Amino acid sequence: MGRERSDASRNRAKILDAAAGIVALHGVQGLSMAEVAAAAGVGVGTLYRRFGDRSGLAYALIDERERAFQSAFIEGPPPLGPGAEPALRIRAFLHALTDRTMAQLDLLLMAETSGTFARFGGAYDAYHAHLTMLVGRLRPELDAACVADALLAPLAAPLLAYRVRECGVGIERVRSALDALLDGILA
Amino acid sequence: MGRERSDASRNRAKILDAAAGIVALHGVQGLSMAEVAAAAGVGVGTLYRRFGDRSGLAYALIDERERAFQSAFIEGPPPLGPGAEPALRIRAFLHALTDRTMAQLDLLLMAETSGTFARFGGAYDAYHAHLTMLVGRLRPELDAACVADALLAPLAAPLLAYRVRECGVGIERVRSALDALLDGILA
DNA sequence: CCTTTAAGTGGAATGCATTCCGCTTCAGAC
DNA sequence: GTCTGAAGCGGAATGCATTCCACTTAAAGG
Repeated sequence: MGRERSDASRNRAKILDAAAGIVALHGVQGLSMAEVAAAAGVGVGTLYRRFGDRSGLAYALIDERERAFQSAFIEGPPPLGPGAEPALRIRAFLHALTDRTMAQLDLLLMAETSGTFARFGGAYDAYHAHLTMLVGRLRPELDAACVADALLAPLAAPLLAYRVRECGVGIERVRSALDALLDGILA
Repeated sequence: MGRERSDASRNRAKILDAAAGIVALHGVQGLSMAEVAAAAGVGVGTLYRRFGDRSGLAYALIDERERAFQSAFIEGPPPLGPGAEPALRIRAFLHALTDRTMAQLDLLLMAETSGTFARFGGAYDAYHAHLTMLVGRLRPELDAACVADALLAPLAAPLLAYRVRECGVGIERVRSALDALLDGILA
């Protein structure tokens, strides 16, 4: 686990820049590995060495965009950050996560289209750990880790994309339903 | 929407048989479109005409296997079928769905590996409609459709696969967490 | 029986993610 | 400065899902 070589991190930056540019220009659909490699001026092999696969690249792009969100609930001001009651923080966190999921919907969909389960690395684990902590503090008798999964699951990108885009369900309805579940748990 | 031609339905059967045989022999990973076509003695084009894509084929295989389950909650004996209290039926349904999801986990994972949202056709809609009906009957003041989505989401194949296979979480813990959520809703 | 035609068919062609491997470059040791 | 080996690199090769389209065939009407 040594440090990353200088040319390697330079390439990582070039690739992420190129990918972000392509997404801005052609949307997520235009993001083919060959095209990103060409735009970044590297070989496709380099892309795979850095990011593992297409979905890894998508996650890297998402991560870049949501550093702010991640620190908001870890160390930001209440009600998202520390200082508020757990029940309040849970609700604020799930609402905020709903918004960022909708904001990154296309990238998230691309990321989840992958045979591997790598999708649950990185960001998901961070959200899960955070929610587990809050639930455990509020209701110590529950299996906080599993309850956290169950509360996070309704915000999965494919489900939201289907309901909101295909069925025309408003995101506020999704939020309300989650709130109804929370009312039962947080009581 | 006329009737299906006789050669077409014969081929559908040949393909499903061949696919089931390959799954039994080499597992879901060995299920490539070319291989299925060869084993069934048809061209790949036929496969696509019948099932749309790889994930459509997976759903067709799943459907074949769970006709029994589908009729059990629609017309079978209580507590799964009609006759029991909605609260009881909801719990029984979600428990049964948990079991069948675990039983079909590999096929479901294969089915959900697809860029399209076709995954939510067929079986998912049937489960969703059923649960929506039960929730609406029990708690008319709630947005039953959205609550149903939220209760179904924790049973998504990728999440269960990750927790159970990668993290070693027992399925009974998943069930208990869902029950905890239900306690809040069904009360 | 013919005719007609829409549905169905096979398999070559395409496009894209992913893998492979011989070559190059970095960076620490001497 | 140079040696060395591990890390990184490029891009051709591979494998597989999916598309395309010229060719068959079921089956309904006359």
